[in-house]
Amino acid sequence: MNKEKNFQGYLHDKGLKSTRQRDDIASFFLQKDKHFSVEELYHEIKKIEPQIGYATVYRTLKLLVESGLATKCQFSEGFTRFEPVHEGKHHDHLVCLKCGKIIEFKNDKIEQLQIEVARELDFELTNHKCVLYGYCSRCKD
Amino acid sequence: MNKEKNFQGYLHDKGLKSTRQRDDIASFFLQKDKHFSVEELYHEIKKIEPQIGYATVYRTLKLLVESGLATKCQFSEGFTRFEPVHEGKHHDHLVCLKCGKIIEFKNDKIEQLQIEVARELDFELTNHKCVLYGYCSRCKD
DNA sequence: CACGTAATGAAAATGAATTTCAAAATCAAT
DNA sequence: ATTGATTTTGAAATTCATTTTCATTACGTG
Repeated sequence: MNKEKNFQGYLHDKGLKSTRQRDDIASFFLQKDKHFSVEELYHEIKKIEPQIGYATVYRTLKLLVESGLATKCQFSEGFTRFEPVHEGKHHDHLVCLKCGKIIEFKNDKIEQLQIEVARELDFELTNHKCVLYGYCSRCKD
Repeated sequence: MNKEKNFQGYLHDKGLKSTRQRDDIASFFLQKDKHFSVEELYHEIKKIEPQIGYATVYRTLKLLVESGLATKCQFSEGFTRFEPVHEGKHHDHLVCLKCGKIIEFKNDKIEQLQIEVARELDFELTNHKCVLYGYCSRCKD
C-alpha cells in the first residue's frame, strides 16, 4: 500500500531502520479508519506481535505523526488517541459524552472562516482542532 | 464582586463550606483574565496563603469549573490550563507554537455553523472547543 | 459552644507517557 | 554471507500531571 511505502521512505530518509515491529504496527494501523488509544492499538498489535512493548507502540506512533501519516487527537478523555491520515482529508470531530462515539465532519465554510480569523489577527496558521461535545442521536433523550 | 458571590452561592447550594483557602483562590483567580496553569496559580496563591497545597488548588479549580465560573483549556502542552469565565462570553483560542501566546477570538458565524453541523448529524451539542495553532505576528517571519 | 460534617495538606498513589539500558536486530560495506 | 557500527527493542524504572488517602483542623448549624 502507498502509505506503508511512505512510511518506509520516511524512515529511510531519516536514517532510521525498518523493523518487523514498526512495519507491523504501521501496516495494521494505517489500513484502519479508527481513533485508537495507545492501549487499544497495543492490544491489537499484541495479537500479531506478542512480544511487543508499549514503548515501541508509543515510539512508532510518534514516527507516524512526524511523517504525516497519523494525527493526535485529544478528546478530553485523559489520554491521547491516534488516527491514521487518509487521503490528506482534514476533518474535525463530534464526541458523544455518554457513549464516547466519535463522529467525523468536514465543513469548508468553518475552515475558511478560521483562515480569515487567523489572517485578521496576523497569525500564520499551521493547523487547528475543533471538537464538538454533546450527545449522539442514540444517547440523547 | 458578583462572581465571588456566585461561588459562595454555589458552595452553599451544594452544602459545601466556605473556607479561607477557597475564598482566596476564587477571588484571586476570578478577577484575573489569564489562562492559568495549575502550577502558576499555585505559586500565586502561595504568596497569599503560604500553607496552601496543590490538592486544594486542584479541588477548588474543579469547583470553579462545576459552578460555571471557570473553563478548562487544553492546548496540547501536556497539562491543563484554567480560565475564568467573564460575562458568559464564549470564545475560542489561537495558540502560538513558538512563544506560547494565547489569543482569544470569537466568531459568531463559526459558532452558528457548528450548531448546524451538530443538527445535521442529529447531535445534541453541549459545548465545543476550537483551537487554532500557528505563529503569532511576532514569531512568524 | 458543641457537635457532626467537610476541608485541608502532606504524602502516597495513580496513570499516561517517556527514558534507560542491556540485549537483539538492522544494514552498509566489505 | 560476515563483520561491525549503529539503531531498535522491551522490561523496568522514571517522570510528570493529577487524584486520593487520611489524620488533623476548620466550618457553621443547631
